[in-house]
Amino acid sequence: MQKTIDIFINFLRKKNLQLTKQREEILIIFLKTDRHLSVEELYNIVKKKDKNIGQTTVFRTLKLLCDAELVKEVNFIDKVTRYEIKYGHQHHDHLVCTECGKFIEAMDPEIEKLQNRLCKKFNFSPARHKMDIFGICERCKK
Amino acid sequence: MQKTIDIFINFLRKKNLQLTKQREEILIIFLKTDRHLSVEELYNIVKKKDKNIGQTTVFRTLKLLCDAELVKEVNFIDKVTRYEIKYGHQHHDHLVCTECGKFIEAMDPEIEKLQNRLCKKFNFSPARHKMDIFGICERCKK
DNA sequence: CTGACTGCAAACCCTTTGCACTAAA
DNA sequence: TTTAGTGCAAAGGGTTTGCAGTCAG
Repeated sequence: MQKTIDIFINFLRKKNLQLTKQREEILIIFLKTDRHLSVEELYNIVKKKDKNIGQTTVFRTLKLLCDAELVKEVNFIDKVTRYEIKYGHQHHDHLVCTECGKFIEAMDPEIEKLQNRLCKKFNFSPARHKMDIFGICERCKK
Repeated sequence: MQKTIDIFINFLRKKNLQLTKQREEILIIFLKTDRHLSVEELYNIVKKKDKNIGQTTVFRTLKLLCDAELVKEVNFIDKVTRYEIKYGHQHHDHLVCTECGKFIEAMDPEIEKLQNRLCKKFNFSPARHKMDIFGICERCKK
C-alpha cells in the first residue's frame, strides 16, 4: 500500500500537485475497501471517517488516480462508473453475479491467446479488451 | 426483413399494441442501417424521412424492439446506449476500432468453450457474456 | 502572495416520464 | 367513445465544471 501511495506522490509531483490530506485519506480508504466502488459509494465510506470531504474531491481524486494509472474505470450493467485498483493487479476479466452483484476477477491465458488469433483473422490490432461474464456465483446458487 | 416485421407485429398484438406508421418506419430504417446506432443517431436519420417523428417515439420503439428480443442494447466506450439487431444475428463479440469507431462482429467457438471452463473453475453459472476488444482496424492501419 | 485545493451548487448530457393532444378501432 | 400512440417539455440521475473561499509553500 505504501508503494501505491509513493507512486501517487511521484505522479502528483510531476504535475506540481500535492498529496493533500483529503487525497491521502481517499486513496487509503479506497485501497482498503477491496471492491468496485462508484464515486458515490466511496464518498459515503469516506464521509464517515471525515465529514469535511466532499463528493467532488472523491471524484477528482479518482480521476487523478486513473491518470496515474493506479486505478481503472470499469463499467458493468448499470450506468454507474465504478473504479478498481489497477496497480499490482494483473489484467483480468470479471465474472459478475447478477444476484448479489459481487465480482470475481479471473483470467485465462488461453483465452487471451485465442483473442489474439481472432483479431488476426480480421487484421485487427488489439490494444486492450474487456470481458465480463454474467451469471450466478457459487454462494448464490445454494 | 419482412420476417422481422412480422415478429414485431405478433409481439405487439400480444400486448394489445399496434404497428403504427412511426413504429414501422423506425424499424425499417433501423434494419436498413446496419450499424450500432444510439437513439439520437437513429432519430436524426429517421427525421430526414419523416419530420413528424419525435425522439421519444424512437426511444420507445427501440425499447419495444428490445422487449420483443429483436434488438439488443449494447454499451461500449462512451456513455451512450447503442442498439444492435439481435434477431437473425447469432451471439458475437465486438472488435471496436478506436480510430474510426466501427465495429467488427466476431465469434470464436473455442473462446466460448474456454469461458465456460473458466466459470466452472469458480463454480460460477454463466448466463451471458460480453467481450469487446478495442484496437485499430485494418483500414485505419493503412 | 501566489497557485493549488476544496466543496457547494449549478450545468451537462443522456435517459426516462408526465401530460395533453391525436388517431384509430 | 375509448384506449393506445405521439411529441413536447420537463424531470431524473449520474458526471463534470465554475467559482469563490481556503490553504500551503
